[in-house]
Amino acid sequence: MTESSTMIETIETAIPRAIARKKSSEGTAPLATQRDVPRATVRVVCVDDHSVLVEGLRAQFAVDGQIKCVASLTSAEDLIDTVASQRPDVAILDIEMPGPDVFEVADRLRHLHPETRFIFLSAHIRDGFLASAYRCGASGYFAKGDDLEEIVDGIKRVARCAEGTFVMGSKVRARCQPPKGRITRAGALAASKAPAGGPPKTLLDSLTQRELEVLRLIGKGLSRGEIGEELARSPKTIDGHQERIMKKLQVFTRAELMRFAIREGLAQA
Amino acid sequence: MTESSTMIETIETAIPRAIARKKSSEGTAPLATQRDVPRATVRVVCVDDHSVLVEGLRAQFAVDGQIKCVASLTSAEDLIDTVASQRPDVAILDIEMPGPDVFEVADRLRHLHPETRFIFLSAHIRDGFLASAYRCGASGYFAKGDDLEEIVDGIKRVARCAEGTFVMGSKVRARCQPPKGRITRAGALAASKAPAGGPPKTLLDSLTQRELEVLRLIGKGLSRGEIGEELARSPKTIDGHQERIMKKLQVFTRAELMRFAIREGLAQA
DNA sequence: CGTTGAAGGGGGAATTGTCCCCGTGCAAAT
DNA sequence: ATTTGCACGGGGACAATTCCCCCTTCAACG
Repeated sequence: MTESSTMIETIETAIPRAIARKKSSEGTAPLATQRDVPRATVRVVCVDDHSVLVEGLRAQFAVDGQIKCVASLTSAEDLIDTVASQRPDVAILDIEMPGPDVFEVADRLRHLHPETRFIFLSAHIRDGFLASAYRCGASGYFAKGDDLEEIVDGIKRVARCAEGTFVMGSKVRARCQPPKGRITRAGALAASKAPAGGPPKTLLDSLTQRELEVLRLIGKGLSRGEIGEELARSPKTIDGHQERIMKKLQVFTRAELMRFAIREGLAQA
Repeated sequence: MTESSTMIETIETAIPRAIARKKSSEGTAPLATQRDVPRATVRVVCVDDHSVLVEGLRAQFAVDGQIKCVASLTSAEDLIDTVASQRPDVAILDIEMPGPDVFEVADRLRHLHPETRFIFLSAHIRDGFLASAYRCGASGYFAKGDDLEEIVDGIKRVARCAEGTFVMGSKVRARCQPPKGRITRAGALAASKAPAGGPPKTLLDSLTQRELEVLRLIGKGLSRGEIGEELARSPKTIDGHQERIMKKLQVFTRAELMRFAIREGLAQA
C-alpha cells in the first residue's frame, strides 16, 4: 500500500476565498524550494484534554527537531491569552474537548492574531467538523490516526506555506471525497473549483443554511414546536424543512436525524 | 481534580522516545534511578489506532522507567497472536477502534492467556463501555484525559496487585458514582463496598433487561411497531417500556433516547 | 398475611412527526 | 421576459409518539 516514493502525500488545496496576501517578498517563492534546508524552529502550542496525546506530539517533535511545543493547554479557554503571550507559529487544536467551543475560539483567534495559523487534530473525521474547521479559517485538518510523520510534516508545511492553504491528513482526504473523483494533482485542482467554494465536499454541503440550522436544533433535542418558536416560524414550516433534510440525507425518522447530527459533529452526544 | 481551567507548561524539552529506544536496546538492565524496592520491568503491549497516543505512552514509560512497551498494534485484530508471542504483563486497550470488537477479543484473551491482564484506556467514559469492560474481565479502566502519572501508576498497580481488582482513573471514578444512588434494594450495600473493586454502578444499571433491549433497538433506529414485531409484542407495550425508560433517564423525546444510547455505547453513531 | 413496589402488558387521548400537497419569491437559464 | 429550479412557508391527512390511565404477577418487606 505504501508508495515507492518516500514523500508524504499531503495535499494542499488552494482556497479561492483566501486572497493571497503577499509578504512583501518578490516573485520567487522563498519557501517551496527549500525543503532540505533546516529552517528556524516552528513554535507551536498544543491544545488537547488528553495529556498523553500532547506528550506523544512532544516526543515526535523531539525526534524531528524542527518543532518546539512552547505551551500546552487542556481546553480552548485560555488559547487566546496563550497565543498573545507566546506568539506561536501554529496552534494545534483538538475538537472534542470540555470547555468553550473550539471553533468559536479559533474564529476569534484568527481575527485577533491572524499571523498565528491553526490546524485541527481530531480523533474523528466528521463532515461537520471539517466544514466548521474550514469556515473558521483553519489551515489544516488531521486525524489522530494519521501517521505521526505525516502530522509533523503537515505542521511544518502549514507554518511555511502560503496563506490560504488547507492541508489534510491522508485519512481525512480519503473520507471527504469518496463519491467520485480520484485524488490527483489535477483532481485536487479541479475539486477546488467544482463545489463553487473549494472546501472539502460533504453530504452536509447539500443542505441549505436554514436546513442546517434546523438540523442543529433537532440535534439539540428540540421538538418541532420548540424549533418553530426558536426560529419564529410555524411548526409546520419546520416540518417542511425537516422533510427536505430527510430526503436529502436519505434518512427516515427523527431519531436517525439525531444520529446523523451526532455523527457529523453537528450535535454532541 | 477540579481543574477545569487550563494548564500551561513552559517546556525545556522532552526526548522520551529516543531515550526509551536506547534503554530498551540495552537489554533488561535496571535503571539508574531505580527506587528502593527494585521491581522487574512491567512489559506491556499497547493497542490504539492513534499512533501519537502510543508514542505519548512510550514517552511517559521512559520517564517512569519501570514499564516497557514490547509491542503496539493499531487494532485488536492481532492482539491474541501478539500476546502469545510477547507474553506481556499487561495489555492496554483502546475501545473505539476500527476492526474487531475489542471487548470480544479481550474476552477471548482472558480465556486463552489468563496470566495477561488488560485495562482499557478510552477517550470516553461511557456507562456501556464501563459495564462491558468489567464483564469481559478487565483489570481497569482509564480515561485518556486522566493524568499521565495516574495512568502509569495504574498500569503498575494492575501488574502487581492481586487478581480481581478493578482499577479506575479518577475521572472514571468520578463518573460512575452518581450523586443520587437510586438503583436497587441492594444498592446501598453494593455502594458501600464499591471502592474495593465492585462493579461500577451507572445510570444504565437502573434499567431492566427488557428496557435495555428496547433501548438498544431504539438506538438502531427502529420504530415502535418494528420493535414490537422484533420482540413479538404489541406496539403499545413497547410504548410503555419506552415511557419507563425515559422517566428513569430523565429524557423526554425519542431522539434524545437515541442520543443517550449513542453516548452510553449502546448504539453506534 | 397484607402491603408495597417494581416489572410486563395494554387502552385512550392529545400531541407530534411524517408525508403528501400548494403557493410565493428569487435567481439563474432560455 | 418567460421558464425553470429551488429555498422557504404553510395546509391537511394519517401514522407515530407521548403521556395519562388501568390490570396482572411476583418478590420483598412490615
